Amino acid sequence: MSDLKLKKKEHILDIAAKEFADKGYDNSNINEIATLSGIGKGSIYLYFKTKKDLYLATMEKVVEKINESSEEIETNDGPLLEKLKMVIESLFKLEEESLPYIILWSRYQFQNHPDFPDEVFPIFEKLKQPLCDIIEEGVKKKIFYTSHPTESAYLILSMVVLLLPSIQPKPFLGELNSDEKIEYILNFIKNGLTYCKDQE
Amino acid sequence: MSDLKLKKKEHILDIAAKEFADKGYDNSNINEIATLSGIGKGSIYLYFKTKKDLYLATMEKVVEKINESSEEIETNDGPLLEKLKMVIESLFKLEEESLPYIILWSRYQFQNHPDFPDEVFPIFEKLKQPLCDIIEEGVKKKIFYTSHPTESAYLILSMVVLLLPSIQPKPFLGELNSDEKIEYILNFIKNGLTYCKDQE
Amino acid sequence: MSDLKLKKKEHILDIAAKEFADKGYDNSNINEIATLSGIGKGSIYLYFKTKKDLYLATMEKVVEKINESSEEIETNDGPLLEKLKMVIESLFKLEEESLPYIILWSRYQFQNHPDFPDEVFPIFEKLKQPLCDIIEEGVKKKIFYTSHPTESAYLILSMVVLLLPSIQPKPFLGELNSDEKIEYILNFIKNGLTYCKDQE
Amino acid sequence: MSDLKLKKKEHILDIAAKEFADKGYDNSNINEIATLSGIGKGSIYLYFKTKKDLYLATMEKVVEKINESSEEIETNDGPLLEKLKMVIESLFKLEEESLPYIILWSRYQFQNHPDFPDEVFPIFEKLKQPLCDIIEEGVKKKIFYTSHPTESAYLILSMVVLLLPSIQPKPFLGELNSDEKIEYILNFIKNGLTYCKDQE
DNA sequence: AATGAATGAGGTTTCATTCAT
DNA sequence: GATGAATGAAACCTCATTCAT
Repeated sequence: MSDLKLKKKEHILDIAAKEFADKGYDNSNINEIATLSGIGKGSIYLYFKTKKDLYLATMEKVVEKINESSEEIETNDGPLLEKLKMVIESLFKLEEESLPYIILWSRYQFQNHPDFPDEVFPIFEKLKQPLCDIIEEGVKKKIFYTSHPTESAYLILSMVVLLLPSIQPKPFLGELNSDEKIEYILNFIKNGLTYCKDQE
Repeated sequence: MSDLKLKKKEHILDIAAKEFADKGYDNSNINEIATLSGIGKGSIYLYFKTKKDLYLATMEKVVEKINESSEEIETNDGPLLEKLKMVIESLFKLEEESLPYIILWSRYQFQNHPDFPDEVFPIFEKLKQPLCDIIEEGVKKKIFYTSHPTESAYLILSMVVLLLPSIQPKPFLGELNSDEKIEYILNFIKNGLTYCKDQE
Repeated sequence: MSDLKLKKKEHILDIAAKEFADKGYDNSNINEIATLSGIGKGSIYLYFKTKKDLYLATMEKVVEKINESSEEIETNDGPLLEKLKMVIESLFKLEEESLPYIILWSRYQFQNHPDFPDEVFPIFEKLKQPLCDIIEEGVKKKIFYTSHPTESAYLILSMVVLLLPSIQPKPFLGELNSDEKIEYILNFIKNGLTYCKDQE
Repeated sequence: MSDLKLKKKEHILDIAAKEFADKGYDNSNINEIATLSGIGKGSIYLYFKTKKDLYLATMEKVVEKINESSEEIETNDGPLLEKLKMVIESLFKLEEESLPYIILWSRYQFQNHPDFPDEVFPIFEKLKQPLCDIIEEGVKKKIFYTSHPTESAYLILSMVVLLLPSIQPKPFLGELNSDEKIEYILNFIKNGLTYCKDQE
């Protein structure tokens, strides 16, 4: 595929991601995606065989984007809490740049019945989970304490996602800025995971 | 509306809730809901003006169910950690009895763009959040420590929901039984919220 | 299925048969078939799952119609040439009553690549071929002579079909009326099949 | 048009004929014809104004091919039955060399509603019918007897076409080789057309 | 000259909703 | 009251044709 074609494909993907993130798969409309992409209805099909294919391609890109943003963390060798902070920050940063993709991801994470699970699950198996590694390492090094590191990592991830500004449409959450949120999450985690005896 | 009619309406709602929970709004089919309800397709419209109306009615029932299950907790006067445990247990219990409703609720909680937000948000404003009260009380009594009680309550709620057996289709979580999960969540919360000084 | 529904289904089939016979499968239009049937586009799908299904149903009816028309012949016990005449006459008669069906049949017979061969071949296996029986009997009784009775039957059938008034749109054929044609075919067959030694 | 261009045009025609013969007009695809022809999709339109034009051009070539193959017969002066045999043989031979064209021709002959009849009928008016001449001559010379020479010629032609190996997809016909078929047809014709009095 | 990316008309099919029975 | 046959808007997708390069 030529460079130009690849660029257009990416452009369509970005538009489609936004549509899917906004309205979900069923309520998104190929015709509208085409129009918003600045191309004709039929042209979508030059790049993606079906609407479902287009959707799955956006899902691939979700994984790609998130994996990219965790790359830096893996190679870093600082203290664990620092790495933890980087994970959270990278997600907040990613949100600013690639909102639709992170929305799609959160939908996948927290929607018990994703569209096309048979095709989507394998895609998400390639998703890197740096949090797991960090927490497992922390447990080994006796910096963290948790009887179920994987579950803890999943919960922490959820927390972060739930506090991403765009993911909380509920009137229910207070107005903290990003830094305050990151601080808050880190504190919650630190307490939740670190050794701590005296209670109530 | 006669008693019989009310009963039928509730029956339809239960069937519809299951369909909506299984397949989502768009992929649910009025005809199928009618058939499963044991009535004719046209008869649905004697009880609900449109499919959307039916959907909103199930959402109302979601709130109703969850509020019912928290009623007991509010009137209880035991220690706060006990009440916390009750909240979690009541959700696990509700899941067993009213799975579709709790699935619908979790979808609403974690899907940033619910179907018909304009109508759905007001419905969920009536949702009681006993967790908030408990945590706020705990903070006042200096049993819990958190700078943002509302956020904390929301996060804890999320944790619980995310660990409900039917809500986690991901292969990613370990195999804990309900009691172990409740225990685990409580520990995480206790650590995350209670006074705790020495770290790393 | 209720009686009324069956009647409507037959009505749609008749309209569809005419369309398919006139334009072929691809150029026929569900919307138009519906309109001509006096019903809405979507209503076709109450009776037939897909356009292909509708087509196959017309093919079934083709076989049905032709088999009906040969029933009388099978039970008849007259002389073989009389039976031969009946076969031909029944086809000419069928043409008057059920033109589209006989056109569809001729399309199938002489179109080497029918639409949906995998489904259509089995349907036509149920087609009765009284000609074969008649000719085979004639060969046994030494009334007819042919080294290949099946091929001969097929050829005779083809002749008949090709001389059906509606099957010859070619300007190329002379203008004979039906009786003359039947007479002519019979003569051709008699000569072609019966014992005859002296030639050229 | 340059020589090279003419050659390419013929090449495209051959490919198109194969496609049209295999799949019919509607199911053939300009893009595929182009690819198989080794040229770009758009280039087809340098040679043929529309898909319909391409189709009509293949039909012209059908007539051309068949006329070519009958040329030899016309100029030959042997006995009539010899000429008759040549007609049949030439068709069997043509089939081996130009299968798609002969398939297209048989479709035209036996499909009462060809695509684009208004344009196709005039094309086929140029088709030479040596059989007609032969039979008319035979009738005059009292070698053949038939009250309707044109019809007879048409029927004989049909027989031949129906027995062409590639034209009979029906499981219904026995397995004769080409020579046996030719022999069989000739016998049928001889009997069907020659003087013969005593019957049944 | 040759290409193939782009287009959009047109076709099939689904399904919420209506309404005559 | 209860029904389900009927409807038609709306969505996906194909493919002949155009046209800028």
